[in-house]
Amino acid sequence: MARQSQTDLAVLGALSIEPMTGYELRQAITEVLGHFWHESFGQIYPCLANLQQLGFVRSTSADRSSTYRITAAGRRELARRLRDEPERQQPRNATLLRVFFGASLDEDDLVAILDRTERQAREQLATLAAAREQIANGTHNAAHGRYWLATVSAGEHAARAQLDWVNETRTTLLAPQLSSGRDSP
Amino acid sequence: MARQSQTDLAVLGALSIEPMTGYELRQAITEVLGHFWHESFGQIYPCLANLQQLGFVRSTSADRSSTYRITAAGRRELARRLRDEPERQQPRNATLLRVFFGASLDEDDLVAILDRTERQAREQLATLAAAREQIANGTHNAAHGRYWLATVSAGEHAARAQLDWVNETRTTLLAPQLSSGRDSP
DNA sequence: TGTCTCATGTAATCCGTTACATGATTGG
DNA sequence: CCAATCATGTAACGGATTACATGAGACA
Repeated sequence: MARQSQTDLAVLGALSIEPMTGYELRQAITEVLGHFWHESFGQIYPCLANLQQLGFVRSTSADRSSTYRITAAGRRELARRLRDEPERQQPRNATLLRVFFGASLDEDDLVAILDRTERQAREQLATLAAAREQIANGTHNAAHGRYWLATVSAGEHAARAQLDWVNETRTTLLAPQLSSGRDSP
Repeated sequence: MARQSQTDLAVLGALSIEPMTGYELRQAITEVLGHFWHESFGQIYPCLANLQQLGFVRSTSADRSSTYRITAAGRRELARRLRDEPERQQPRNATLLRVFFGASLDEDDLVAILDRTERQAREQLATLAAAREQIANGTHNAAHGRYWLATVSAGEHAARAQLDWVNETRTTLLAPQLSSGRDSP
């Protein structure tokens, strides 16, 4: 049973908000959905061609660029696809894989892994704070802002959970560090 | 630049704890790493053949099954691979994708998405509680248990963050439900 | 003039799952 | 005897990334 791609869903959804070219579509997905979704050109262009053939989008060409807009059938399809339950993707957390085999690591390396995780979570929180602000000042907000903010909030909850975990894990896994001599009286 | 597969890492790591057949390897990864990792047979057998050719594992055959054990070179390779930073995988959260386009959904469908998320998080917490107990009673614990528990804890933090998010999102996104008549005095 | 961004697309390749094929052993 | 589990592997397929090819316009 072929696992259906969710690319169509992302593309139809984006076009349901605003008509775009393939290039702008990629940009929009990267910038706006970036904290929880990703598409590459190699997916987007074939997907657009396919959706057009199915009658879910229509394109109008202006000087060497094609703008795609969603059709009525496309909106119906979008609603249908949004409703059905995605099969859950197999988890693959490379960081936890490393922690799991921590007995084969020096403590330095474990420290590096935890520091890295903390840094990434903090960066994520900064990105999401910026996203919040953009949504507050943006244009599509009447209808969409509340939903977009909900996704931002999900990211924030996850990032804070990571920070909590890092702090907890530093105390449970790292032996209390002896001071290196310099800073104790 | 080919993104290197982390399958080798998972396989070498598992074999560093205990020699196993390919079949047992799959089982161990599913049962023990299941909450943050996954491998299928289609990956494991070719991977084992490859690791053997590189001299990182050795196999001994007994009646129609081959037991693989890690070599000294394999342990060095494992330590090396554990150290280098994994490039972070592109996020793809199908649930958030649906929430993001929530304006195209009926409230019922949104409720279903949130309920589903809550249920999955609770199931995850139950699974992890069982894992905790298994680790407490297991055999490999002197050296490994603390690390394994750290990965379990990461899962718990993440699952609780999801529950928090669901609760928050129910109040921010769902209009206050009028009582259906039955339960108000 | 050269570099950056806009813009479109294809081909090669990799990663991973699923399905298929095979067969022994165990337990009801 | 039949079903389930143990056990090994391969082939087909699908999904996604990366690299490649191309070219116009902006701007420094």
